[in-house]
Amino acid sequence: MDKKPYYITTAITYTSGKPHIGNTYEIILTDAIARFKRNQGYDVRFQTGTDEHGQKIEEKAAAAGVSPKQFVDGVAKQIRDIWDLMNVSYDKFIRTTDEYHERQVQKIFKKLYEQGDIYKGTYEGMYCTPCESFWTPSQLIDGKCPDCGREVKPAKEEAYFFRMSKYADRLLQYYEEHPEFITPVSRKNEMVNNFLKPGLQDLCVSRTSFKWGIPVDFAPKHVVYVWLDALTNYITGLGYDADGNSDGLFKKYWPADAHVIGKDIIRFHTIYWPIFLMALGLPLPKRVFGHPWLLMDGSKMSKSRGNVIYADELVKVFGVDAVRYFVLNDMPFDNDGNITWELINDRVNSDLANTYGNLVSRTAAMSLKYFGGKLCDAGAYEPVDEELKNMAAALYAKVAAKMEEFKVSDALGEIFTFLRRCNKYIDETAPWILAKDEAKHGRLSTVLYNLSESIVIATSLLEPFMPETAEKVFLRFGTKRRAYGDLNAFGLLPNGTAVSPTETHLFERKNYKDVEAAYEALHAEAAKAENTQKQANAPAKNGHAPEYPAEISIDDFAKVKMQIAKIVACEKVEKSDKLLKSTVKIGSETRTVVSGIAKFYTPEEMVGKKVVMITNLKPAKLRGIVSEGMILCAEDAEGNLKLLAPEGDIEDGSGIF
RNA sequence: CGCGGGGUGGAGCAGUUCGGUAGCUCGUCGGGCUCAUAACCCGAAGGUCGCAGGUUCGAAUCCUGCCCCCGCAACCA
Repeated sequence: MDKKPYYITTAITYTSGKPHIGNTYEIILTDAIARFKRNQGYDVRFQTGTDEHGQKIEEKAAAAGVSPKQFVDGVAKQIRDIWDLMNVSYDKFIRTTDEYHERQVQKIFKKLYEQGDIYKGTYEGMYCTPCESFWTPSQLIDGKCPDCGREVKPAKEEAYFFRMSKYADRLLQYYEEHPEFITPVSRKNEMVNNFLKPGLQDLCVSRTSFKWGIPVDFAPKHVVYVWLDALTNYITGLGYDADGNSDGLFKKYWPADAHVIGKDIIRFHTIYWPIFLMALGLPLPKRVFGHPWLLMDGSKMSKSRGNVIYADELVKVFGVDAVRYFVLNDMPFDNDGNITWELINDRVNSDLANTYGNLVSRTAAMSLKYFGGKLCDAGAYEPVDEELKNMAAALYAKVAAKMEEFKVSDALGEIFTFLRRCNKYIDETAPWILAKDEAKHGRLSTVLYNLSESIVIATSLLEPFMPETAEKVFLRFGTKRRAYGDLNAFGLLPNGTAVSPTETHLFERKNYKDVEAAYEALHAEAAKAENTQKQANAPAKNGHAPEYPAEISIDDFAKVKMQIAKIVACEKVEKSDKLLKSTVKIGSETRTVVSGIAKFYTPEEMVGKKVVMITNLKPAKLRGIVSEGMILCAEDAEGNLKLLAPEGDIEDGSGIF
């Protein structure tokens, strides 16, 4: 009998830096689903990889003083190492810098161009020759370049566009015919109302402003838009060929059964990607699941906030399966989840150590103590067994139903409800009392058999979530994972199966104080490593501390013109939460300055203050207002700002040296 | 009025589609048990479901207005 194919992917990870636990969640989630499907008998192909092109990477590489390729090679390895550490069972790891992928993207681009879906258009605007920049009419200041103030002239640059609008109706129809396409459904309306209903704009699918991308082969000045490049990984990874010579893999696995992605990129996967596929004449993926985010103590993880948690740090403290379990269990289906070291510790202690680990421990210990580890269903049944057996036999169906909807956390909940029932069964049957009465040994044996069988069933279902732990349990109970087709039967563990002794616990209970100490040590270590590394590569980047050249000459300093300015009027900039617009007097001159200090000063406080200002800074437009200078502030580590002011009273317009 | 998500016992969440005794896990307190990882089992306390109106026999759930938090966007010269 042929196995049914099942193709599942994660989004490919952008190689701009080391992924944190929030990024890692996606791959663990997808891995759990993929493993579950394999256990259900599907012929699963699980693809993940890295998205390695784009301007941001070009810039990061330049800042690090390496070539873009060297840069992405490093990060891609780092990402893959973390995936491997988390025990991810991907079948294919694709990189958008893979030669096959790049060639196919070029072919696809050409094909779409030749059939008229992509057309050459022009990007029109006002061009400032010295600055080499395009500006829209609304960006201009008095009709001149906002950067340098010089004359601009109308100019146009060629660019390639994709005719999105052509496919909008077909896409809407697909949504209607496939209500499960966008999961959770709550996100569908957002797409329809925000993008499809107002009318799709043609998408600019080439760039000339940077080089690090896949060149358009018939127009080498252009680089393929990163999303067109990235999205196609799902088919190039299967050996899709735009000329029709696709690999057997492609024929077998496309269309994908599921794309698991972050909720922020749903738009690309449910609008652009299906439309690209329609243009290529290919079937659309069956489901796009936009998962929520993992928040660090209620707020988004970010380096500058310093609240980032990495998977490898967590693994050092809790172990791989505990981390997998936590993220899978504590992530709601369509709301953001919360992670803190303390939450993980509580979860691991109560669910994994107490409920599951301890159940395994006490069951194995009694089997060894009373029967030398030999399991045997002696047939001494009592009514109390029924509930346990029925629950065990019904468990698979419940879990499978939840998994079908990707409600992984609910699936785990079902299993743990059953494990708690098992602990209760021990209290109900009180094996230690049965052990005292020679006549009750048949019953005792049956009770321990029932418990062991229950553990094997539950563990078989836990295997996709915690593969290493499951393996340990099977080993201890002298068996292997139960085939999912057999999970609705109770009592398949053969009599005579031997439980083996062990010194170690499945999961150790931990004191939060120890956890705290452990991660503080990790952070200290990481900070140290980062510092020494920074000193090693001279032009250090990264980090949020401002970067300064090692030293400058007095001439450099002389280029900066600073003066005392008096604030004569100040108001909040509309529709902005950070900006204040001040009118300042510098001697006889009056200027307008926009500053990002609204969080720290009210307009009333500002008026009358004398401050330090850079007066020869190139004007810039902020929120539509021209700012002619910069008011200096001091900033502490938390980002709080204080204005710089002269120590005593001094005439505005005074120079600063 | 830029877009979106959220506010439910001490903590983390479910319940809101299609109104009908407010639920789960953890924590706390009391009890039980001793096979087991200070574990496990039983019980209890603790919530006017952000606020104010409205619809209804009845609202966490529907309607209106408001407050607060968080993302995104914008933006930090």
